[in-house]
Amino acid sequence: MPDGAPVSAVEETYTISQLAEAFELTPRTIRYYEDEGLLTPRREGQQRVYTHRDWARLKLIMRGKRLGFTIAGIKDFLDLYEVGDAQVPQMRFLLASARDRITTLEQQLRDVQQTLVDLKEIEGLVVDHLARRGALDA
Amino acid sequence: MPDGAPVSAVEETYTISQLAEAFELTPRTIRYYEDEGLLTPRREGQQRVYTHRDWARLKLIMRGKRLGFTIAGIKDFLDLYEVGDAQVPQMRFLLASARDRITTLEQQLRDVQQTLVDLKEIEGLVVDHLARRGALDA
DNA sequence: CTCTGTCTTTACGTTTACGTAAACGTAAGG
DNA sequence: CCTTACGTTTACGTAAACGTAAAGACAGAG
Repeated sequence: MPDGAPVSAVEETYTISQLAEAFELTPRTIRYYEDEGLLTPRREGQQRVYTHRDWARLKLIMRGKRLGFTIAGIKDFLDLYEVGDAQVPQMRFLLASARDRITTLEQQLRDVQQTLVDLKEIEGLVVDHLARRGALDA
Repeated sequence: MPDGAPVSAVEETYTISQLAEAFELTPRTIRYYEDEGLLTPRREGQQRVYTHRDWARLKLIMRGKRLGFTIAGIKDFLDLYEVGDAQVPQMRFLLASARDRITTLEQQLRDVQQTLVDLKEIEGLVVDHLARRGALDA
């Protein structure tokens, strides 16, 4: 179960169901991500062959999903990681996208922190309330 | 534009379109939230009358949406804020819900922070790249 | 060769979170 | 009284993100 870079010289590959199991997705979902342009596995015959690069992309996809991004939003986001071979106008665009995304993430950071404060206060209240009734066991 | 507690003794109220404009939603959306049990305005004739309590709930709803929660998830979340009049079994349940939510929020916090690190690094790379080409203006 | 397992494509179904249109009630203004 | 503005309900429409058959390709085991 590789989580980082590949170890051997022979490029390690995965089938669709291996990826599916590793990320707790269905093959259907992974094909859907391909339809939406998030993944572009090469083919061997008609079968899809995934590499560690797809593995890394899927990790980013899952993170994006946990953050509530849409699939289209995640696609734009993935493009930011592929900035190496871009021309200047494209780079300007990517820069603007990255900065927009940073702005919303900073808002989201504040939201998460405030919600955590709220919930922990509520947790304290409830624990306290249950304690006063001697009902804090189990 | 009240943002905190009401000032006068006479309970300040709002129409549906006032709320809609304040939160940049449509009346349709606000009625939908009512259908889903997130809001329960009182009626005057057949018209809905909203108070500062609904205002506060809407603020929580919007925050939940920015965090990518589903409407059902936000409903459960709102219930946590109404913990005052609960019985012991219900309290146990709410406590468990709160703790679950805290767990996922802490994951989300890590995700946001990591993504911000990534994006700021990308931003740096792009800025650098544009600078080397003397293409950093405008 | 047949069976089994895993892959493939095609395509219709489903849920969520609203949008949109139709048709009507009601109070205020001219 | 008529219009305008804002509210109401009912109900069908829609985009996103998959789920779920259906039907076939293909490799290896027996």
